[in-house]
Amino acid sequence: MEDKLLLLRQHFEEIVSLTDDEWNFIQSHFEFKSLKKHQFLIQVGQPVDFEYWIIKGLVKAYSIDEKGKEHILQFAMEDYWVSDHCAFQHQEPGTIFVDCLEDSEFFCLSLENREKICFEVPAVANFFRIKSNHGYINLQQRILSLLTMTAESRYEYLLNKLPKLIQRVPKKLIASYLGVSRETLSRFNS
Amino acid sequence: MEDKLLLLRQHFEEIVSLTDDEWNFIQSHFEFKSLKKHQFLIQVGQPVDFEYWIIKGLVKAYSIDEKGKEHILQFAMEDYWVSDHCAFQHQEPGTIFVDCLEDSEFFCLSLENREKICFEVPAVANFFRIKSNHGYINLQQRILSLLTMTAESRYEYLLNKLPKLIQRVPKKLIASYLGVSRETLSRFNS
DNA sequence: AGCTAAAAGTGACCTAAATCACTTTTCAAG
DNA sequence: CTTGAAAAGTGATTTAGGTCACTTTTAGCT
Repeated sequence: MEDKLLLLRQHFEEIVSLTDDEWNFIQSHFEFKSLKKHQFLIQVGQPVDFEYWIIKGLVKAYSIDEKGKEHILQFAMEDYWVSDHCAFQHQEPGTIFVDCLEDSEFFCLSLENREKICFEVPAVANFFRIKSNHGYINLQQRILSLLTMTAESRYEYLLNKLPKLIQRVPKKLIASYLGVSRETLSRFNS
Repeated sequence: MEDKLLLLRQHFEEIVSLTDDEWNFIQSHFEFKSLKKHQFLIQVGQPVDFEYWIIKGLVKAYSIDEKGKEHILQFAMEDYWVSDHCAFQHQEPGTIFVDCLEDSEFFCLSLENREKICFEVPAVANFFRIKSNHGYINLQQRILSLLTMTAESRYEYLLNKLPKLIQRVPKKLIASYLGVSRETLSRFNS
């Protein structure tokens, strides 16, 4: 477990510096969790008690529409944060599903603990501020890609941006992430 | 100007509490700017020196594709923040345009000043952290709406969510925001 | 190795929305 | 009040991508 916590510390210290005391205080606010492939981290209608930092593994966050079709909001792997941020923030029942595409391990942070360490250790507030800002920028780019690009060029773009991801994820899920049918995606590329 | 700064202080204090000393320090890091309708706040290729908090007015943030078509990333009005966050964060030339749909006034915050007040006054770090998190959640919902909803239901959704905005903005810009052609939008609703 | 199920590919057909061309309406500026 | 430009509406046509149905390939699992 020490080695895993060290990874998390390194993740924080890529953005902000921490003293050992600060780190000891911070790490005591995380819980460990481990799930097998196909198990759920978050489910629609269930409480969303945590934000999760992924130690290892791969998950998909998605919603299911009236027709039962799955729409992928996010893939998240090692070193990523994932949650149903909306439900988590407002402490409401989950609005999306998050499940494991591979066996995965997480450090879990509750809302109460997050606010506690943010107001106790300013560096943590700055860490999440900067992280959140990066996330915002990424989502803006995804929106622009949905507005401006054809399905095919969104696929090419993703192939360039996250080649590793594509190898770990079935193409039908990539299709769903891109907002395109599996059949159409299969006719691209070549 | 005092009254305008008071509005900004209220905007901060909706999220975090500030002492008068803290506020005086914070406010000294903002600049005032005023633009007429049709003037640019940010242009592609130009430096993006600031993030802007809108005192009054309305702007659109958009990119232009190879065919000269405009794609609207965001509308922003009173009490909103706007910038080319990506270019601003990395201090690179602008990647989008932002221009005024109405005469507008702004408080401008440079990257250097933002980081200064964030690391000097922890409440500010928490303010931006929480704001940024809200922004992230909004963008996630917009992505989900682009993935799961038809153009028509996105329009209805927007009509409900921001009825005020629709009255201030030509429908062809709403169409561009929704990722639909102006002609198609015109055939909805009725 | 053999078997099942999921994933991927492919053809035929369909449809939502884009595009193009033109008309009508609205609005701001002299 | 008039006028020119921008915005909005509308019909005809095209097209990107969806859907359906089926086959082939790949990957887990006893």
